[in-house]
Amino acid sequence: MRIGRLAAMTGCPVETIRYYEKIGLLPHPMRGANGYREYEESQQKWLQFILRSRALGFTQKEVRRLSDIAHQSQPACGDVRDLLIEHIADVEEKQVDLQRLHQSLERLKARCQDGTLNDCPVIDELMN
Amino acid sequence: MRIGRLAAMTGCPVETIRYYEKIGLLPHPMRGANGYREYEESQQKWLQFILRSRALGFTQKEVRRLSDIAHQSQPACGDVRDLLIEHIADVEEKQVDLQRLHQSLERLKARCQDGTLNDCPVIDELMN
DNA sequence: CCTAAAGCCTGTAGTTACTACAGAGTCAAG
DNA sequence: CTTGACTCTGTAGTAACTACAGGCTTTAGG
Repeated sequence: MRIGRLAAMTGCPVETIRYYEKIGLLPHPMRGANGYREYEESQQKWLQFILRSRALGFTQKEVRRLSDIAHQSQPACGDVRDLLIEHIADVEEKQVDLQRLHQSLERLKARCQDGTLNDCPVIDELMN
Repeated sequence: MRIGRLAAMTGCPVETIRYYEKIGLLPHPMRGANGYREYEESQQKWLQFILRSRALGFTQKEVRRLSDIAHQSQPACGDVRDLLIEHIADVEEKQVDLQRLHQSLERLKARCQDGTLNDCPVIDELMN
């Protein structure tokens, strides 16, 4: 399977696949006589693993850790669980941040009334 | 006031102040005979405006727009309100995304039980 | 069989919003 | 008068890609 087909099957852009290879997230595939990358099914799974992990918000560093664990002969499930719990905590923190942000923005918007005031209270508040 | 003092007063790193100047978010300050930047109070307010807007999650582009509006002779409050509403929608979208993410992660974690399973269900799910 | 389009290659630069130097000049205190 | 803190410019690094440029190879149509 060549890179374009892999891209189509996974929904991952060609450039990103090459990028993952370059930074060592994805193993180097075989090369045909023409120099083209040739992928097997195992590498498609590997890529899918990366994509799903990324979709869950894991950073590249975390994906690397996850990937290392996943490709050991005896995957350490406890480690995965630790990473997962850590990551959930991160997400929860972000949720709290966004919550606070949302409140501030709403509070600010409320001061605007219908946007027809002469003096802009939003700018006022940001400035002073 | 020199850059270090401004940095201390606003809590913004020196490098970031210079950076904001370089990209045109902050106006060029006067320069002393030694070439050092000399800030006045109005520029401190300007910087604070930027910092507060950033803290509210506005991008540089949005801050630029906000800033343009804020420094007009007749600030267009309606425009600010529009930007605000747009931004609130963005934040809400992110909140929904995070919510979904959190659910997925929790669901995944639940499959782990106490992390003592032999076969890691998390890796399994990410891979297949 | 030939050609044109599509696909692939490498390598580099751009994106966002900063942060971190390197190397050099300047200023204040002891 | 020297040492340490401050400032200057300019460049490079960060995350996580995306977008070319310039040049091969393959494939489908006529």
